[in-house]
Amino acid sequence: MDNGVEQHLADRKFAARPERGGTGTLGKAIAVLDVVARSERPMRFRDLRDAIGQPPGTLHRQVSNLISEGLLQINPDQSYGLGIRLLQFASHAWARNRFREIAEPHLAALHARTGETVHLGVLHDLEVVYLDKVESRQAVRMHSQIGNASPCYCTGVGKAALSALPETEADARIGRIGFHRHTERTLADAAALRRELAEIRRSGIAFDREEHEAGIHCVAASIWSRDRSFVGGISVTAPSYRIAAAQLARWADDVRAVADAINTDIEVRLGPRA
Amino acid sequence: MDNGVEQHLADRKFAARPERGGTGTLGKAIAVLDVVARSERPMRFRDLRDAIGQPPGTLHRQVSNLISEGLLQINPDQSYGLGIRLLQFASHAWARNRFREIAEPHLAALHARTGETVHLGVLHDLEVVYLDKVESRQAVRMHSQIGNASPCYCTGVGKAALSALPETEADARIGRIGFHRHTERTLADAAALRRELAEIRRSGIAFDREEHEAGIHCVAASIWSRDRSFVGGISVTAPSYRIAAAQLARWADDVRAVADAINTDIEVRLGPRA
DNA sequence: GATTATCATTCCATATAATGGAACGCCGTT
DNA sequence: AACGGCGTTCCATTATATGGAATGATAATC
Repeated sequence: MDNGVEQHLADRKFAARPERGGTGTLGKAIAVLDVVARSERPMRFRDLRDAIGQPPGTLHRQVSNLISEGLLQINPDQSYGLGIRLLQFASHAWARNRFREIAEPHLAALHARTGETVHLGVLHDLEVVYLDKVESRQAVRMHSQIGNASPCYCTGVGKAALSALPETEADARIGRIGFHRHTERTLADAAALRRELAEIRRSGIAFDREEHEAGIHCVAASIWSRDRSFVGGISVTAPSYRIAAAQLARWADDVRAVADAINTDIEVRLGPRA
Repeated sequence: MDNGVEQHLADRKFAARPERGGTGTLGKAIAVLDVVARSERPMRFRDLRDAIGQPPGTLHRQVSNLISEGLLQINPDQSYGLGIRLLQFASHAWARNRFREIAEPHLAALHARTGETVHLGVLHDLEVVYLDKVESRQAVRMHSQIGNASPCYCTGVGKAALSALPETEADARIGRIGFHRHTERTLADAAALRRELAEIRRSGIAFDREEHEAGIHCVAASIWSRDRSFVGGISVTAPSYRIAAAQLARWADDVRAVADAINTDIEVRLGPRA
């Protein structure tokens, strides 16, 4: 791999993305969806108005357009929900995602070797979105996980993904994180996260030591596309009462090896030759 | 139920929706997503340009905006795919869909009674989008079905849903269908479909007699919200080599009873009192 | 390996669509 | 019956999207 070229491509990509969030007509519309998606309680018109701060006439038209496109729906009780058209789009987004397709057999192999839950996640701005999951005992239904987003700073996949970014880009994103202490072990400030990332870059392995959810820990490694427009990770997750930290450490080499295999596959199947 | 009020509400809702498809800035952006979602082969910039017919400068900006919102992504091989932000949205859309929540236990009950695959689908313009599924042997992964869209005129759920629309609205939609003969038993013209719908309205039961896929048939019944802003259906699906048509007919009463129970639940839990 | 041709991207004056204040109508409340 | 909060519609103003043309990059051809 030519590191010079790789770095150059990465720079150009990132420069082309002015990191603006929510400008333009489309951005404002998506901001409405985002408010609905992130709200815990049902949102009525007035709630949206308060959250977004648009005048009623403007908001009404935006909502109206979203509804007529099927991206938003209004429930009989006057509260808003995300539209089923999004399900339709997501079905395609998932089924035809190249990285997921490529990773799929590798995830199965990793699960076969460890017997524990295996995740594939991708970094999206400051969050990790889970793209796939392999778990024998599907106690919880798949949908409850795939598509879910978690903070990047307290998940194994998130930290692994950050470590695959050029350092300047990682630093820029870290500067925008609003840290929140999810458990007592959460890395809750930028300095601690930067130290951890340095260690992850060195070892190629990221651990989540109950930093997101108490009682759950994992071991992860990063995957990426050559130009870093895609960075993500894979992980083996387990409850700490059943799997000791030492066992996770023993799986580290397997996780890293599988991540390397995925990276090679990405290079071969999505490279310039394809 | 007061049919006068119900009809009045329905009329007002439908009148407010001018049935325009793809106008406005948002509509044009979503049209791009739709092209990517519906295309069989990978789409590069030129392919999009051909499919959409916008000048290159305009399309470039639209695509660019979609990418910066995470709704679209460009693969390393220059082809476009739907963005993972859509997965994130869909995860919420699914988890918090009121109709799915309400239907869930009823679907489980129907599956327990029949032992066959049970679907919940909702009518979205001319297509049925599957919202949920219960199947014991999950040979095919869930994601391969949920969010998938099928034509309304050749599926049990689709025909059931159409039968729950006010007749004028159903007729309007039928007029816009582009019929395609999927199997030799597909109802491939408006007249045949209208006849079938009359029968479904009378009996409350819709059959798909291998009209969509050869070897697969199902029995369905419709569910709806009071104002008809939501119409959908539930179905029991089975391969015809294993389950005879006569057996499906015997399940018809169960399907209709469960659909009625869901409708009652919708009325109670989403009614004016909530 | 140089030259072309094709495709993608940027730019800017114009056309179009979004904006938001104000006025209206609907419902539930007092 | 009158009030008051909400959601909806309207329209002149403003901001944004548009698309033709020029530029830059990439692949194809000789």
